[in-house]
Amino acid sequence: MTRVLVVDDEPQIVRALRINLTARGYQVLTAHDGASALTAAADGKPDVVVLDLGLPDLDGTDVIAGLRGWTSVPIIVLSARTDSSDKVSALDAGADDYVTKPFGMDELLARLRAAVRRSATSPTAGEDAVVETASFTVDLAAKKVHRDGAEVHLTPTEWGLLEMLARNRGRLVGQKQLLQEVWGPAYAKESHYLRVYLAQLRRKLEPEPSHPRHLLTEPGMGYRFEL
Amino acid sequence: MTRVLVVDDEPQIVRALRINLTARGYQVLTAHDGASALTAAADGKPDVVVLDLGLPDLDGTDVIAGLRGWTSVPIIVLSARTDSSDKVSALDAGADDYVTKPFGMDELLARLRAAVRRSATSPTAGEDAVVETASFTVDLAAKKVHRDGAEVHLTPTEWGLLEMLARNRGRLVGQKQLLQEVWGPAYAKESHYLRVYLAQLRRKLEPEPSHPRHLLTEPGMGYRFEL
DNA sequence: GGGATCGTTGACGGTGTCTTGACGACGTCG
DNA sequence: CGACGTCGTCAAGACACCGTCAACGATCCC
Repeated sequence: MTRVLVVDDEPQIVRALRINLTARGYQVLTAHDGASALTAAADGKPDVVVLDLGLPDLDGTDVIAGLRGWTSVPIIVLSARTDSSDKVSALDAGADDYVTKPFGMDELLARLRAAVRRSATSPTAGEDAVVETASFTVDLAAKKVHRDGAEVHLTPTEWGLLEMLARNRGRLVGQKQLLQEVWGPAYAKESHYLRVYLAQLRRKLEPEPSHPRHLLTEPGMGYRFEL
Repeated sequence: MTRVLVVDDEPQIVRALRINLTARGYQVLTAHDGASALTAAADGKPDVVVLDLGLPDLDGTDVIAGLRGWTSVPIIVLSARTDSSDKVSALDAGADDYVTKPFGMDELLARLRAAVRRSATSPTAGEDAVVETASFTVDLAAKKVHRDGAEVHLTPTEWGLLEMLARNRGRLVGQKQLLQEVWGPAYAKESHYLRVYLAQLRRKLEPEPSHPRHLLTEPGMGYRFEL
C-alpha cells in the first residue's frame, strides 16, 4: 500500500486529503508543522510527501531541505502563493512538483500518481535488490535464485516464503507473520505448511539440508534468514 | 551537456525556448509535430522532453504513450488547456509535469531542472530501445520486430504484451501486472488471455514454440523475457 | 458487400503444485 | 521416566494451472 504523508496546518485541507486519499486505497499520515513533518517522514517512511508551504514554524524550503538531506522521497508542494519566485525556490530546493491552491483534487491525485510511478520504477528503495549468501543468491527484483551459477526453479509458494525471509534477513520472522503473508490471513495456524516448505527450500538451496546454515529455525518462534 | 527536445508547432514558442535554454547551457532539439517528435526522441536521445499538447497530427496522449513505450525520459507537457481532465489524462499517460500556457519562463526552467535532477539520480538502467535475442529483434522505439532479417507482423495486443515483457527483460512480470497494463485494470483475472497470446507470440518468434527459450513461463507467477 | 484480420471465449488433456496425512526424532516439562 | 509438543521428512491424492486448438463476432479495408 502506498503511504502518503500530508503536511498542512489547515485542518480542512488535511481532512479533505485524508478522505480522498483513503478512499483510493492510500495510507495517510499527517503532520501539521514542519518539525513534526520531519520526524513523521523519518518515522513513517512515506512513499510520497504532500507539503504545504505556509507552515507556522519553519519556512517551506527549509522543510524540503531537511527532507532532501537524507531521503529522495517525492515531494509535492501545495501553496497559496502563485509567485513564480516561490515556485522556483521550492523546486530548486528539491521539490518534485508545485501545485497552487485552490487546487483540483483530480489534478493533485494525478500528480501524486505520476510522482509515485516515477519513484516506483527507480530502485532507490533502501534495501538491496539482490541478497547473497555463501551458497546461493536471491534476486528480489527479477524473482530469480541462483546456486553455483545455475538458476534454481522455485514454485510460487516457495518463492513467497523465501522472499519474505530475505526481505527480513538477519531478523526473526514469526510463523504467524509468515503464514499470513504467504498463504493469507486465514492460514495463521497452519504451521505445518512452514515445515514442509522450509524443508523444500533447504533441499534446493542449502549445501546440507539437514544442517541448514542460512534458513534457520528458531524453535517455538519462527524462522530466520542468515547470510 | 543536458539535451532538451522541444516539441511545439508554434514557432514563437520554440524560438523563445530555444533562446532561453541555449543561454543556460542546454542543447536544444526541436520538432513541430508528433510524428517527428517520436523519431527525434529516438534519434537524439534527449535528457528531457518539453511537449506541447496542441500538435497538428497526433493527440498529445498518443505522443506520450509512444515515448513511454520505450523510454522513461522525463516529459514536461505544455498546454493551453486548463481543464483538469486534460491534465489528468496527460499525467496518467506518463507525463511527469504539466504546465499551462501562458507560462513563466522561470517556472518552466525550474520544473525542467527538477525533472532533470530526478532522472539524473536514478541510474538509467540499460534502457536500450532495441532488444536483441538469438532468434529475433525487438525495436521498442519503432515498434517493429524482426526475425531472420524479415519483419514480423504483430497485432496491437501481441505488441503490447511483447513490449511489456521486453521492457522488463530478465525480470519476472506477474500475470496481473501484464493483464492490467495490456488489457486494462478490469482484466486483472483473465489469465486465459495470456496463455492464448503467449502461444501466438511464441509461434511467431520462437524457433521451437513448444520449447520456448526467450518467452518463458513461471508457473503460477507470470512470464519472463530472457535474452 | 465481401473478405480478411483480430479479439474473445470455450473445451480438452497433461503436468506440476498444493494440500494433507502418517511417522519418527528431539527437546521440555511434569 | 514418560507424556507432550514441536519439528523434519516422505508420500499420495486432489486440484489448479498451462498450452493448444477451434469456433464465433466484431471490425476494418478493399
